[in-house]
Amino acid sequence: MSTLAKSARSRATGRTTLSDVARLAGVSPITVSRALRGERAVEASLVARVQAAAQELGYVPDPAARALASRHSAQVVVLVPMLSNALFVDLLEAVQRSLRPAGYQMLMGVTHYDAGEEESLLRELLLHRPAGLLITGREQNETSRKLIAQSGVPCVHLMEAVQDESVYSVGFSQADAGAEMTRHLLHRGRRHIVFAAAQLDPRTLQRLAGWRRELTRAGLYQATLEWRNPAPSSMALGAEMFDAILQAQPATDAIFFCNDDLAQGALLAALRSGIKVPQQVAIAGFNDLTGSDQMLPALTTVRTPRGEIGSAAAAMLLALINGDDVAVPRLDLGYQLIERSST
Amino acid sequence: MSTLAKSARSRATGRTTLSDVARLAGVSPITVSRALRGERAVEASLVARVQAAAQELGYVPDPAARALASRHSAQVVVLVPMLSNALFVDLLEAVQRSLRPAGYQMLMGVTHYDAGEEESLLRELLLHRPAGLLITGREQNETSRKLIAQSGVPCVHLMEAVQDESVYSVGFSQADAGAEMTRHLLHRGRRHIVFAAAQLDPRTLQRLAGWRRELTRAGLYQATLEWRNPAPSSMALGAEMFDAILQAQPATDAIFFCNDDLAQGALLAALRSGIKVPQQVAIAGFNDLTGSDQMLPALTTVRTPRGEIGSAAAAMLLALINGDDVAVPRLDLGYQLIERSST
DNA sequence: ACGACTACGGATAGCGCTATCCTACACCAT
DNA sequence: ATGGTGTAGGATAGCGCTATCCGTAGTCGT
Repeated sequence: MSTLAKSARSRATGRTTLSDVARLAGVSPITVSRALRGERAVEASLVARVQAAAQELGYVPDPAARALASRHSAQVVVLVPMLSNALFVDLLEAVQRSLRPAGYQMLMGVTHYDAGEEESLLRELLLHRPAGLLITGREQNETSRKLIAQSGVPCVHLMEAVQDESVYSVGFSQADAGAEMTRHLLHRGRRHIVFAAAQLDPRTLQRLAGWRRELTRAGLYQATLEWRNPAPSSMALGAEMFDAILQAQPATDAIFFCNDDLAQGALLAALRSGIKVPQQVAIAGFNDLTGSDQMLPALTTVRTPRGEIGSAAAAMLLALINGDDVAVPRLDLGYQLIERSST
Repeated sequence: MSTLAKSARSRATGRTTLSDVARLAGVSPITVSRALRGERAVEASLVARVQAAAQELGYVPDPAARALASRHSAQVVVLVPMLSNALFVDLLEAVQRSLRPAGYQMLMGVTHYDAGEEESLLRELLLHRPAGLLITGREQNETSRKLIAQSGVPCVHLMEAVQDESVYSVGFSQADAGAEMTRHLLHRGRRHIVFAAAQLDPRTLQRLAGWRRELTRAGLYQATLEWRNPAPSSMALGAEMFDAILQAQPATDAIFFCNDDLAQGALLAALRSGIKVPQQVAIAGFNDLTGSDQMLPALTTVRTPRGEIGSAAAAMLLALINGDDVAVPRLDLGYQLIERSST
């Protein structure tokens, strides 16, 4: 096919191609490609001419062709456990906000806290030859880990400070945060501190471990203080657990809920049944979700820097993609105890 | 390059290609392509042989190559205004759940209620040659509309029953829903009914229009009853607006908030200042978000079928993509008044 | 002065698929 | 027989880019 015919074709499909730009700029297509990507050295005057031509024609590269030729797309796979938890939505928002200006799209996958589903999502999404992987939590099975390793795609884990030094991660110590809240409750003179958990994902269990560590140290730990419920956390469940706990163990003087939505539900349940918080029982939550400061009484909680974690993880991933050195594979962004009136 | 060398190549890159399958099945690559896609007629015995070969080699087609050759990817662009509103997250979840089993990925874009940002997202995401478009709301400018039309990509609008018959939509009448809640408040004997709105997106304004229609009909409308705040809605803002409204207009006996998070914040503000709900002032919300049934008193609201809307819109889009006839371009899924104790 | 090296533009050959055209053959009606 | 029609497999030619190799000039060290 002649060059002229080719040009007609690309005009017909409504898409401007590299060759169109090349023709207008009077250079070869490969030079346009290099000039536009900043790849290799191209003489400054040529770069300017190419850019002008691209501008004039409104040229935008085709992602599919790019992905096929270069074996890498401009998409980043982001895996989260669940969308009904505001925590992960905040994370997504932050990630999205960092990735887009850098020219990357987000390919979202929801694992529903299920290792099998995570594996099938990975299998499916890795086909898109993503530039990078952002994964919340590490509940994967061995196969998932292998899939990631074999793919060679850079990967950053979120929300945990992963011990393994060969893994990039941005987060904080869930266990330390759980311990700190527990110390706070002990400081307030509480002696019968229940830990109420739902969902039971690894991060929740780490918080629980932190709580147990502190209670054990204080000589106050008993197995009966652990209330675990595998159901997804929600305000309704929090209310239910609150009632159940107080009925079963009336001596309880503090409940540390593994998530704010549970704690918010508990505060409302307390209001309904006229139980004084914090006088009779202190209530604490985790994550400082929207509305926790509005509750009556306002909820004591741990603020987790999820926005910052999302941004930092995206930045770290972009660095890995660009082949830049990432000095610290594990970034600990800490957390903050927010003391409000519920304790 | 010889066929043999080619095979070695594809084995080297770790990716099984069509040709590998074709070789094993003893047919040409194009036959494999057709057999696997169910495109055109391929003899049953060949299909079986091809499928067996594909299975054995673990062949999965490359989306980038497919998109490049066929000019259509298996991605669906989904545009939502904002992630901090649980409404849209529920929508995303439902859409995702319908799209994935059909083999489509979601490409999410967040417009932040901004027509300009919507336009730039469309421009960017349409480059991926999506199979379809799902768009929440219709705040786009003329350019966006043209981009969609010119792209030729099937498009379904969500959350509104769009009047325009040339546009596919799944939703309900926001105005009718606003009117129904207003009638409910009138029935309850309320005479000074404030409408408190935030964000002021088109759907909020339609609810407001419904409220105004009913109040006007009842001869109770006054401009001072409209409280508009362009800030994003949140529990904190709801509390703030509640206090401001009651201070400015102490005779207010009902407030219809345009969203549940505002109403939840108002209920908590009422608790804090000891204002009796619904005795002194009734409070109503919209959307029936999580926790509204947990509030004290439980919140009267309008349940919007966002899950169903997401699923139905995805189904409609898939039909459009497949070229099936879509009998009704506008699907009205209705809404449900949920009467609880706050009114 | 000479090879070695770097800088930079271009030609070539795919990336892994599918659209399109072509051909072979069976089957039917006239 | 003749031709028309339908069915099904294959060859060919890209989709719109980039990786890779090549070649020409200019630059540098010894």
